[in-house]
Amino acid sequence: MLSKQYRLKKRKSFNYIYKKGKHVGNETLALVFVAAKMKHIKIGFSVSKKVGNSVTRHKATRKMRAACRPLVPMIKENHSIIFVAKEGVEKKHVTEITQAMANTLRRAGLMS
RNA sequence: AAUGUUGGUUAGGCGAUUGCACACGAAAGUGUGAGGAAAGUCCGAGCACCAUAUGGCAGAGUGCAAGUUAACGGCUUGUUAUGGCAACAUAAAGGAAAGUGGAACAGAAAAUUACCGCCCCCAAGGGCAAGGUUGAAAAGGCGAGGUAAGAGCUCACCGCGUCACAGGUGACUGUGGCGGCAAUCCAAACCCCACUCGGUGCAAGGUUAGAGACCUGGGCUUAAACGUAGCCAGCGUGCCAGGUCCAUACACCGCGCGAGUCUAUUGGCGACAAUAGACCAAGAUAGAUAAUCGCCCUCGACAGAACUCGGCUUAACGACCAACCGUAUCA
RNA sequence: GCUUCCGUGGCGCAGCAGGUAGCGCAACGCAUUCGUAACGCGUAGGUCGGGGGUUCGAAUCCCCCCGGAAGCU
Repeated sequence: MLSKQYRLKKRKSFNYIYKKGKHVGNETLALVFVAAKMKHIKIGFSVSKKVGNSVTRHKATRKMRAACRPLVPMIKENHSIIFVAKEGVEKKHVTEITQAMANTLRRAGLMS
C-alpha cells in the first residue's frame, strides 16, 4: 500500500487526467499521466468491471499496488498517474506487473 | 454394509520477511483486522428527520390453529390435504345460498339444460331424466326395491350437509341422531370478510464554517404559493418561482457496548426464555486485511464489510458429526 | 445507497381483466424485365429471458432467479 501522500483521491482529478492526459499501454495495463503542480507524484489505480467480480477486481488492485511500491522513488515528480488494469492482471505474478509498469513509465519518459 | 431422510459443524493450517488500516503509546513498538452467505434488496425492526403524522377515501400487504419474538410475510409445534414402503417432505390452506364477471373448441345443454331417448296416448297434449354423445368439468356414487317410464321416491353401505354428545386452549377429530342432496368450476378474476400498514432513508440527520450578489416574472395577506404521501379535509409557514455569478465540505460527528458474543444451569416437545459468570472482537472514505518464500495436508468452492440487527432467497468444492427409516446379509 | 421499467421470428414492435402468437422490414422461391430494383404471388423461421406455482388450459396471473436500460441523491 502506498502512503497517503502519494495517493490520487478525488474523482475530479481522475476525470481531469483521463481528459487531458497522455496514454501509454501494453498487454498487461495502460498508463495515463499528466503534469501537475503538486510537489509529490500522485498515483491512482483503476479496475473496471470488465476484469471480473468484486473479489477479482480487489485482488487486481492489491497486486498493482504491491507492484508499484518499489518503483515510486524512481518516478519523476510533478506528475499525476493512473494505472488502468486490463483483463487477466490478477492472474499474473507481481514481478511481471512491476516490469510492465516500468516498461510503460520508461516509454512515457517518467523514469528519472 | 451401502443407500436414503433430517439436523448441525467447518470453510486449508503453521512459520519467516516486507507492507496497509485502526486503537493505545513520547517513541521504539504492541494489539486487532471480512462472510456463511458480507450478495440479492424480498420482508421485518432499531436509529434519524419530516407536520405531535390527525380524520376519511383511495392504495398495499397478510390469510388453517396455538405459540414464539423488539417485530415479521420469519420460526416452532400441531391440524388438514397431497406425495413417499418408510424416516419424512410440500402447501397464499378464509368466503362461490352478498354482488359482478368468465368458462375457448366440442357438446342438446357450461346453468334454472333436454338433441337422441324412455313412458302414457289415435292424436293433440303430458310425464321423465335411467341410458347415449362432447368435454378439464354435466345436477351425489353403487347395489336392491319400486314404477306406465322414471326419480333419495324408499332402503343398505359410502360421500355431503346439519344437530347433539365426548375429547382438545384451538385448528379439528371421534361417536350417534336427523336431513334427503340444497345445484359445477374459477377469488395467484373483480370483490366480500378479518387483521396490519404515515413517509423518507446514514448521501438520514447533526456540528463548525457559510448562509452572499444581480436579473426576470407573478402575488399583495380572507390570497397565491410552499411545507417530502395519490385525493379531500384539517394543520403549519407568510412572499413565491425561474435564471446567472461567487463560495463550499470529498471536513468532523453519526460509526461500533449491542434486542452483543461465549460458557454453564434451569423452564419448555420445540421455536425460545430466564439466571449466573467471563469477554469487548473491522470501522475504511479512490475505500485497509496484501506481497514474496518455506513446510504439511484431504490440494482449497461460492465469494469482499460501507449505519446496525432478525429472517427469507439465491451461489457453492468438499470434509466431518449426530439421530432416524425401510431393505439385504450375518449373529 | 435507493427506485422504476423492459426482455416475443435475423431487426423494430403488437398481442397481457387467461382459450390455436401476429404486423412491418429483412431472408428464400416464383413471376415481371434485355438485366437489376420497385410492384405482385407464395414460403420458411418462435420451448414468448430461465425455473417453479395457481388453473382443465399461462406470452398473459403469482413467486424466485438471470440479463439490460433509465432515474433519484
